[in-house]
Amino acid sequence: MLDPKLLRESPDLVRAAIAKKHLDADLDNVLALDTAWRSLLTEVEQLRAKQKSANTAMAALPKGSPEFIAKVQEMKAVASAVKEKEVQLKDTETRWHEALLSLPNLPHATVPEGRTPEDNQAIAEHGMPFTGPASAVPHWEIAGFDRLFDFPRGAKVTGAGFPFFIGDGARLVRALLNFFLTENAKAGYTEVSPPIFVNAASATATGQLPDKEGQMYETHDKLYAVPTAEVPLTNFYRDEILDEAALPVCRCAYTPCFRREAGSYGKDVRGLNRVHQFDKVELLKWVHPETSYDELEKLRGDAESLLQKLELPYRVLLMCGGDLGFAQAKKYDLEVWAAGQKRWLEVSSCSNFEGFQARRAQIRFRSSETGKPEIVHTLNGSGLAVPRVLAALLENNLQPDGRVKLPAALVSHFGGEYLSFN
RNA sequence: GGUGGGGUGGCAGAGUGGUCUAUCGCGGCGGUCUUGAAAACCGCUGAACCGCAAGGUUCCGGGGGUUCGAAUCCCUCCCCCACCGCCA
Repeated sequence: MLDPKLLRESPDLVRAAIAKKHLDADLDNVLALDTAWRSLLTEVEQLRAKQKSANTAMAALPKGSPEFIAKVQEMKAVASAVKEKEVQLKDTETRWHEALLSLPNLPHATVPEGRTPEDNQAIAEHGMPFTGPASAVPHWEIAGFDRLFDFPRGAKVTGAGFPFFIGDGARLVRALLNFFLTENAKAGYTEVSPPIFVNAASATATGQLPDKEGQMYETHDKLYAVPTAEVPLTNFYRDEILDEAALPVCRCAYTPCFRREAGSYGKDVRGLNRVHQFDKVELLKWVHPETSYDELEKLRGDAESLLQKLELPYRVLLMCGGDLGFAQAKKYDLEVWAAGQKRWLEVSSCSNFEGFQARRAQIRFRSSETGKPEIVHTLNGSGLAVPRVLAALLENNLQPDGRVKLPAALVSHFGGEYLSFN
């Protein structure tokens, strides 16, 4: 959510910023509702003040006296006026709030102009050009792939996009998660194991609701299976005021992630590229607003170091305004090179949300300067998503003997140097 | 799932229809005293919104209702605790 005061005082600035994201936003509607709300609020408050002073006077009068009875009669009109205005106020407030929730976050000044993914800026590359095995094939074409990654049986048991991981496949998933969590702990992130279902209030705070409920799995009890650990992690401090001295708070969490991915199709969804349930470790920070862009660079560095230790070639994209997403102010994507598919796969997305989520979630800190609560900034990034990292490892490291040689960093976690499809 | 007890400011805990502007205490901050500290004493100490300001209004788990007036009465939902049932 945007700061209503910013919107009220600098609507043109907000309008220009939203235009950079190439999103539609009915600012005039929000502003009109804001004005109407404030005027109704004043009316209601004046009527209430009248009630309160009458109340004080009546408390001093004898209960059945003529003066008392006259006062009751007089105040009946005020009471009904209050009731009527309060309904209007509440209604206007609800519509104003909904309209505010529909406004996207504003992009940071350093976000490049652009409309489509082609306009994103590749700002760094590592390990390229990659000279992998000449025989590299897409991972789903590797001999024996189905023995370790069983999609048909997953489809039978649950549905398309819910694969089984078997033997070395399952072991490698566990090794990767263990590697990610261990490295992130070394980098200063406290490990958390959160609930993997969240309520509507939590999904609203991080921006999944309203409007994006179709992308999540919803239970009979109106709980949502988490699309990312970002949701339960961020909501940990919902409606709380933190100690300024405690900032930044850095945490990481492994969860399975559930995405309905309605509308996806084509080559994107082959093999491990895009599934409905996948494992991911998420990095999350609550920071002082003054430091949030420095923290974004550190976050990106932490995610990058994981790829470097895995010896995977990758590039860093700075997302343009049009490809930024609803809630982000600035975002970097990390993409690994998959030598078999000869394409980039996104394995991490590192974003600064500034106060957008924190304002929805009412996560604040007490400023030592003013003594007043202020909104924190939140950042998060994957560190990392398992299936696509796995896909790249399979494609890039396949040996002539049909085994996959694992990077040194994984060997102790995996318990061996090679993954075998037999 | 069943029965019972609860949800009041950072904590604790009064208040059961009208100066509630929510008591008292603890904690915290400041001051007096002190070489310094402790103790004692004094003062201050929740959040949100509207307003240029003066000031005003709201918040006693959430929502709704009754009333001239609700922390207090009614309805409903949520959550917590205890015991029982079930159970990895």
